[in-house]
Amino acid sequence: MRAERLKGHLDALLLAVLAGGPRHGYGVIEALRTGSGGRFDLPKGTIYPALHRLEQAGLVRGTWSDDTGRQRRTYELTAAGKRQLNDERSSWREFSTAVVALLEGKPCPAT
Amino acid sequence: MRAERLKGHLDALLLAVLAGGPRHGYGVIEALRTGSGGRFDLPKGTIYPALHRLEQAGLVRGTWSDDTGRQRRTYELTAAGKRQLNDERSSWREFSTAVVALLEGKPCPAT
DNA sequence: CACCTATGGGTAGCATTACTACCCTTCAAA
DNA sequence: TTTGAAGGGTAGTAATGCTACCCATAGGTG
Repeated sequence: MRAERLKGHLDALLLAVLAGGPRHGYGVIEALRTGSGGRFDLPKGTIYPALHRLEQAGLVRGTWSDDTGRQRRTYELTAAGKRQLNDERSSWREFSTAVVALLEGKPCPAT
Repeated sequence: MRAERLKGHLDALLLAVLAGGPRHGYGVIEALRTGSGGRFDLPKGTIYPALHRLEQAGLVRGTWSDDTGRQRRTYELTAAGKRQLNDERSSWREFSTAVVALLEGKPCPAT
């Protein structure tokens, strides 16, 4: 999977994953991998800054938990994040429709 | 249409448009607009550098024409460009499949 | 004539964003 | 004791689309 394709879509995927319940960073990476059929195997250097961005934007809330004596940060969707996820879904559909029309549609001959 | 979504997919769209026959830059912009149902209305500052990239990569061949006394540059797919377009199409399908699985699929609950 | 608009090509610099390559800790198993 | 996985993090880089400009020609319209 060429990486650049992900640009601009990662936030939507993170929100979608967190819609399944709170997770910490490693869990998010795992959910992306399994949920995509192994197609997205993203490095931590991609996920953590992205989660921080989403938190900064108020779409996600992160809380430190210390259940096993180990510091781990758990992220969950905020109300704004859920709304954003809906927007992202319809935005994806529109984008996808346009791309498919151009990629798979019959060629429009030049004048 | 949020712009960042386009990142990493523009080259594929350009190749797809040029598969309909040679065009100059303005024609490419127009074809992207009409072919996408008005969803992609991309500025020249996006298209021209991208076409130059594709030319540099040997996927597209540009030739100056002077039919109406006006200098215009016409681009057409090379053989490598046609091959690349096929790759881009299957790559898009794979990417799209993965995104849809995550965005629309049933949430995978955290452990 | 002067001005505006569309067509047509181009570039410099900016902002965003994902990635590589690192640093750190804790814990279990070999 | 050492190795590996789990877990969190950052600095710097590369790619790339966009904004804001530059240029020219042509055809209308005030």
